[in-house]
Amino acid sequence: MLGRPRKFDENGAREVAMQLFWAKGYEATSLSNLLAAMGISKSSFYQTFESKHTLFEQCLNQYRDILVSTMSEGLANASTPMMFIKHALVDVANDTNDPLGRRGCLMMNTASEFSQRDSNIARCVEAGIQATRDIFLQAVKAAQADGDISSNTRADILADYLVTVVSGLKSQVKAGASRKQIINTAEYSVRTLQEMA
Amino acid sequence: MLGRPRKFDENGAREVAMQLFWAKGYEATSLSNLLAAMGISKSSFYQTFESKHTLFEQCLNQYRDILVSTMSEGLANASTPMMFIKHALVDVANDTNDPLGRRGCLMMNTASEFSQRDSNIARCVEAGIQATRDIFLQAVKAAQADGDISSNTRADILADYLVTVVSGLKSQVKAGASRKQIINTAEYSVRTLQEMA
DNA sequence: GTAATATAGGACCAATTAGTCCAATTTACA
DNA sequence: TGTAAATTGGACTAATTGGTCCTATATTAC
Repeated sequence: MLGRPRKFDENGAREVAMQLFWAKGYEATSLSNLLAAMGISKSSFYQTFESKHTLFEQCLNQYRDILVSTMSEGLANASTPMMFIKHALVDVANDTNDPLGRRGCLMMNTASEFSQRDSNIARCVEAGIQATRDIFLQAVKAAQADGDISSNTRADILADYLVTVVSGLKSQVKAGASRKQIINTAEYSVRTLQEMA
Repeated sequence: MLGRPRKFDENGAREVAMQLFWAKGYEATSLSNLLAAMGISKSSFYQTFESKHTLFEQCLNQYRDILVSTMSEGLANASTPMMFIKHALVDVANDTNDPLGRRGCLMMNTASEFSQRDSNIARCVEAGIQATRDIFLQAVKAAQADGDISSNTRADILADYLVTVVSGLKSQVKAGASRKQIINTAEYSVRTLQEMA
């Protein structure tokens, strides 16, 4: 190992950047915002992260990895797969009280902001959604095996349905819905899964 | 009437601007983009519309008005309220083939882009969502009266559910979902309304 | 000590942004 | 014909953007 070692924590700095991008979006997060929040100089920034765009892609990947592992653990640790699904929907209501603001989901925000203009980003977003869909798919299949969800509807359709409802709920949070509205909608969606023949 | 009359059609120009904002978002739509698309000079622009931000608010209101009246007519002309609801969801699948791109919904896009930073815009978005929610509410109540939807769940909860599903579907379109996925999810959502006890 | 690297800071750049202002011209109506 | 208003086009601002480059300094391993 030659030369002076890096003083700041690269992953920590990336995490800070991710939080910023998440809260404000890509364009609205300026380089100066990033430098201030990350606490490094412009020189260090470009030496370490190459460009704003590159850093953003890394943040997006990191967000996806955290999301996927959080969901996987949630499923693994849940009392039942059905309870995991229920929490995945109902817990969105907590986003209404997030002290960091109503940030939605970084992947969906990104899809909205510029997945149409950047095919790299688009692929990244699609991969992320696919990953969460797969976890829901596992959960649905397990819940069907448990008899908590009817097997009359194909599991993959229900997985897409769950992805859609969650992203709808997150959208509604950003748009100003109340905590109670989110809970009601989430609980109703869960009931549909449980009670559909 | 004094002086030279306006040559371009103000409403037409606003409509063009709205389409641009819808496709690209507020920040990503530059003044030069607007001038080129609207076919007027910078001078005329500022004389007529005051500022980019003012124009955007007008576009947002116009979008809401069109959306609301389109939905109202759709409900009025539908064979049954239930069929209106079904179309409102399933027809989102057509957005996957929109030659103008996967634009989502201008109001939800705006909520995502900067309703958190601009309280004026936030109010505008909330009013728009409220208006569409009200139409769904009417439709649900009517469908409940028809017996197409069970009355065991409060109509306002179902209305919020529909708003959530539609915005989720629009999000998924922007994120790259296939036409078939959207149709499946939409049809499943409709089935839940029909078959829930 | 020296090589190698990281650091901060600042100068600098080219491009773009929204917006203002002015001058010249055009079009209407009275 | 004169007046009021709309038109274009261009000059111009002040600010910001992401990004490059250079210098000086600090920190490590060998």
